[in-house]
Amino acid sequence: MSNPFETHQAVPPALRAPLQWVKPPRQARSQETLVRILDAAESLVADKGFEDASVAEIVRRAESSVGAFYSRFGDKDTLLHTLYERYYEEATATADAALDPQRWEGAGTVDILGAVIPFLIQTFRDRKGLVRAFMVKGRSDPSFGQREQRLSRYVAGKLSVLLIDRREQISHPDPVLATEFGLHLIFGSLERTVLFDELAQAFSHLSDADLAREMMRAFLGYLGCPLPETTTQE
Amino acid sequence: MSNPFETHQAVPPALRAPLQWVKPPRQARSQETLVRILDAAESLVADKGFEDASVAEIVRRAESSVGAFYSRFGDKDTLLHTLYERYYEEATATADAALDPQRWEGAGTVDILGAVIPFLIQTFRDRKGLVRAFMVKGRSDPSFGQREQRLSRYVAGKLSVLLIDRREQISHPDPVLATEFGLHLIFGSLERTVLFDELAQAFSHLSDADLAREMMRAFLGYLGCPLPETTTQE
DNA sequence: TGTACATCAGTGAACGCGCGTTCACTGATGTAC
DNA sequence: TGTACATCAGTGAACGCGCGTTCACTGATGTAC
Repeated sequence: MSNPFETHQAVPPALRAPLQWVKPPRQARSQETLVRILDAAESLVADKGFEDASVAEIVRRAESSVGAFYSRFGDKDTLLHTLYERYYEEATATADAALDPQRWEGAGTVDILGAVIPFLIQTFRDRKGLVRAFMVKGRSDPSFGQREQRLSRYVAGKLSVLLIDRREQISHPDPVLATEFGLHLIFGSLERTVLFDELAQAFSHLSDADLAREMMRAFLGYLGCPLPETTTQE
Repeated sequence: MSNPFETHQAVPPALRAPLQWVKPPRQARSQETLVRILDAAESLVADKGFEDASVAEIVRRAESSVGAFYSRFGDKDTLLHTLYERYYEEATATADAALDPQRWEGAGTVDILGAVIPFLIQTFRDRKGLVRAFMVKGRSDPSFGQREQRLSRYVAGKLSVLLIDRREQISHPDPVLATEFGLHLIFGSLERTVLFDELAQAFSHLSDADLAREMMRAFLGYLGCPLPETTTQE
């Protein structure tokens, strides 16, 4: 235990592999700073949008400094990319678990949508500020926009698989197209309704449950599935 | 003709009313400057977005000057509001003509949508840059966002009237809600697809005609109208 | 018709604010002998 | 164990760029007498 080299030699090579754990104290401290900055940035960006969240204010909230910021991120845009990557990892992991085909064995289209659509609405609401910031940025900066589309495509892709497995319930002549386009309608609606409150006045009487019901009705109607009352198969 | 006062006195009061025509030369010249600035701004904003179109570049293209600009508009934001108002007037006039109930007497839901949806797609494509600029601004500036929603609400309102007149073709239990929410889906799709190319890769094989057909199928499917082949009533 | 004056429309250099970014410096932690 | 040195992590005042906005000024057009 006195000679670190001997200790290292005694450990099998495979267990030594992740080099970043060899010097934990330092790395951990700077890692913590990074996380603090990301957390502060995320809440500030969610509150005020990306443009209105200045670097100075972010590092103040993170109890860090501009210098520390720029030693981690080359520029301010990189911050938003990093926030997006972090969000993307969370979201895809959630989608992987929630949309695993095994999980839905024996379930019908209606069961799946009945669970997934309310969950999407809830998620968009919960992360509204952040997702809105990603979208605003994506719509003025094409390179960010492209990256940003990865997520909805990923989720839509996972969901497509489930629905295509049940294509015998779909009467639309092109089930693959119908599934993709139908999801595009749903995401468009989520963006307008939840993210940008564009129906706040017109649809103020609609609860999230009502919204989910209408989205589902639209989706099923377009696919040509029978509606809930006559479809649930359990 | 020599004494301007006598000339004025001879003209009946009603015809003298619009005071702005009493001094045409001057007014006309400054009006032309204003129009030149608006036109230059519109094309530049459509090309580069509002933020990236600097006042200096706009007045250069308009062969005017910053001073002239600020004698017309209090600040840069007022320019975008003015562009929006101009666009709004054009669009509502078009909608008034195109969606006049008399024009569609005897026509079915399918006829109306079959004409309106392709027209909306075409319009969004033609004015893509400008409309995109309005939306980007509206999504970071709430006060602009509110004004901006007026237009889609206006068009949706006009179209709703036509569809509600044909409610016997709608099997959705709440035809008013269905009409509004269905149009919301259509506009969401137009924004995503046409304005922001968010399906450029995924749906690149879809022509505008295909897009229109799927939008229509979704809309009719949701309302619970019979699909085209069996519905056209002429 | 001519002269003097007033107002309108427009000009563009200069200003200044906000905010991203840099950089000379400090303190803490690790390494060599 | 102690001393000297190297590197890592962080600090924050100062810089500078871009762009919206101002303002002292010019020229053109209209009005008075």
